[in-house]
Amino acid sequence: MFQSRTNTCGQLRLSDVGKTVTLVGWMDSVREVSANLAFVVLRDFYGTTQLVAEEEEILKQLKGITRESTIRVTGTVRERASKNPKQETGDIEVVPSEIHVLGRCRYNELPFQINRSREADETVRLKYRFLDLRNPEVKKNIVLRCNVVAALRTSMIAHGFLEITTPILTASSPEGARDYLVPARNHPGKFYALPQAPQQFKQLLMTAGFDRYFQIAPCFRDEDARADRSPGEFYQLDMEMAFATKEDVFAVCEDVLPPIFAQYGTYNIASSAPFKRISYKDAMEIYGTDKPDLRIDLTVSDLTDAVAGCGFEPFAEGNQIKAVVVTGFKETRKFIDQVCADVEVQTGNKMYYFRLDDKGELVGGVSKFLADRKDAVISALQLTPGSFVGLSAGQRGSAQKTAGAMVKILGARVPGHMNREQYAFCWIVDFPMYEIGEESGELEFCHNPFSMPSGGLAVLEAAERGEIDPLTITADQYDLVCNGVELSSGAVRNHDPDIMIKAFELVRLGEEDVKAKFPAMYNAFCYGAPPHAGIAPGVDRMVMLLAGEDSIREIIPFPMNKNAQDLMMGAPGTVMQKQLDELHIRLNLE
RNA sequence: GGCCGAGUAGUUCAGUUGGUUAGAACGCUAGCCUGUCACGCUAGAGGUCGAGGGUUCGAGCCCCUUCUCGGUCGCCA
Repeated sequence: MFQSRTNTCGQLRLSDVGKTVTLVGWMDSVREVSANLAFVVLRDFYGTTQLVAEEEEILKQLKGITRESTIRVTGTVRERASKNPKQETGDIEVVPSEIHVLGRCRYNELPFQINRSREADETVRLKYRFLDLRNPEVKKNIVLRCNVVAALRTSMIAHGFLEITTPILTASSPEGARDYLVPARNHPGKFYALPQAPQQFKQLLMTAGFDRYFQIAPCFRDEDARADRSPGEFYQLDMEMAFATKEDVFAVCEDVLPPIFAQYGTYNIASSAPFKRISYKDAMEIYGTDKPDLRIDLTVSDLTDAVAGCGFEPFAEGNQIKAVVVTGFKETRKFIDQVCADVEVQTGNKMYYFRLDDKGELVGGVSKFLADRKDAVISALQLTPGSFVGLSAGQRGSAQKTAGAMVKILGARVPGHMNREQYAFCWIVDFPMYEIGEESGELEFCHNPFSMPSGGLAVLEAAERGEIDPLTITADQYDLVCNGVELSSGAVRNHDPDIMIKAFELVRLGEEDVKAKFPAMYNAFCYGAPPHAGIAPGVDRMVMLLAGEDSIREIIPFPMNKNAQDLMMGAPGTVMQKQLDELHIRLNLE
């Protein structure tokens, strides 16, 4: 029979001395100081407590217990002869009179040492995630995640939002990411899909008259992973507000997020309302990215005109030249080469550079090509001696993107250009509604077709009449960015069937396409829909930022690997033929 | 799918120009040690150098193929 504990392993203090207690937990480590003195660290969720073994019988019993076994110990609390200020329970120790093994660890050697699991190979960590998570350092990120989710939920409810769950088994959506499909047993040849986001459901909730909705929503997308992007599934703080504008959504986010970031984050400073707003166009021009890290003081300048005709082949006509100036630059050639190499890996584009040395001479890198236009370059960049200039060349977008990578890398590595210890939020606004598709060469939706075009029907009609370029139309859509991480996309939704049809007509689609692609939403909007707007910050990304982790896997309890496999559970796995037969599925394997 | 990086003891890593029996630390096993807390000391066990092929008198190291993992680009309304 399991006998309950009287205390946890993080609880006992000097005031408990003399008490008889029962503790349970994992046998963390054993220090045999002599033949008749040994110390054992007992660990549970709450902390650690030192056991001291002096009696021959207890010592003998301890020898037979493998580390990481769970045990129950009954004994007396005693003041330590030598205290450990680094341990919360370091003033006391427990002298056991009785030890029971509750769950024996059957292995002398573990796949990794628990307290050093973070150093182990990730494949092994994921396979033995239940051991990995025993490490308090690993566990604390999961606890943080729970606290953050609880705080978000509490705050959203306090702001008048209702948490409403939406279906996990739903219909495949024709746009966006690849769906995870689930075969429908009772409907041969038909499939459910796991939702990529509760997008349509939340808009239908608005149409149904729920005023403020939120959900900690699981989202499923069958796309490849990144360090900051879990494959398969992730969670969003999904929210939507009826009769609301962009300003209402911004106000909620600016009210809900900073206090939680400041309280639970690695840094206790977060931007206060209102967050800086940057248009998409400006962000690309000034920061070389649509997710700028505002903690970095470097920006991108244009050098196209100043270097025109300089003779350096990559700077030839037709290419845009972007420059990132770093003042007070004292780094070595080796440092510069490393930055160039990393920028190249990250962007697939070359990075060039030169310096204006302390004497005011152009030196290094591509400087010899610029010697004859030194003054023009210095004036274009307002260069001061002791500056480094990173350069990118190419089509506008590619040159911007490469410069953006330079800003990020140089800002992080050159001292004095990044005020690290804070959470710097900003809104990226005015995203283009349309773009010219790279493959089709024709006008396409830039992001999603649910967003309201700024200016509404009138603007779309003007574009239709050829009075304005459709590429200049912006959507009432916004991204929330924090420290260079895209936390979220949101928009004022297009709730008007006429505007929806017109928006589709500009990309050579029409009413039938709207109806076919979004039947429920289109139908619902024909019955009187409220103007509404929303956003969905990524929970995993937020927790990652707050924990200061570089890998998303560190803040997910049971993460999949890069190839969307759960090594612990063996997913995905094969199934029995009977199961396939029931689902009317015949495999067609190479 | 492309590119970059990695794969050597249970774990983290070193391994020089291709040259004797592949090393270290931690862990594990045994012994010693009466106040440790990253305990200390001594000894020991532990290796298909991811796999396959090639070059060579000789390959952990060079070449080819392949597998796995990570990062990145594509992709992610």
